[in-house]
Amino acid sequence: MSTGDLFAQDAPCIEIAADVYLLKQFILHDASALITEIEKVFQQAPPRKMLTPGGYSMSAAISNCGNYGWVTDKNGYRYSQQDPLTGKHWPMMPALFKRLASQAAALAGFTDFQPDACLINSYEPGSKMGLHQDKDELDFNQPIVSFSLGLPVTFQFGGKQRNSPKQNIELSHGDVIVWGRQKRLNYHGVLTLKVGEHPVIGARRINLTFRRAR
DNA sequence: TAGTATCG
DNA sequence: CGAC
Ligand SMILES: [Fe+2]
Repeated sequence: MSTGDLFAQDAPCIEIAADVYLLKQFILHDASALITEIEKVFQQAPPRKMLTPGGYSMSAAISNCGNYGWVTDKNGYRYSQQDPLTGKHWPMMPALFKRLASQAAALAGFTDFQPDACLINSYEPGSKMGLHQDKDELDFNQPIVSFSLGLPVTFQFGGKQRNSPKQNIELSHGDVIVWGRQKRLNYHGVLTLKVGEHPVIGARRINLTFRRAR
């Protein structure tokens, strides 16, 4: 190996705001392995568009792995151990996911992060995710760790209220963003995914969100 | 309200 | 488009 090679453990962890950390290309070298694992999860728990409590369809297609999966339907948002489509448990969280998510959290100063939930959001051009808070978990001392794969997107990170000022952050294939502590409940979302073709995963973006649900 | 309609 |  040459010293010029960039490995995940060498990726810089930039604090883009208090308690918000960007690890540019942190998972770049693991992207192909991650995608292989994602496709295996999809075979057991195919991505599907879920309904919001208001009855509208989300534009991102959802799957999950781990002990708990985030779901939404007419009854609300919650974590469930079962896939509502099959009634079976969500697929196991791959060890690679846990290891990389915990490593990223540690670089952001969150020691011993052990995610029990991995939400997999699949976006196609035209898909978006409106501003929302991640607040269905029990322990808000635990951070949120988000992996980006595929097409780039503008991530918006706002404040405690929906109308608070927002920061725009471009997230690309291989990037990781981590937030917590005073920002744990801040609003965030992504703008509409633009048309494009990614050489590794085609015309889509896949986001992995790691959380400690319980 | 993890969406949508509407405005600029 | 993106803000509201
Ligand atoms: Fe979120």
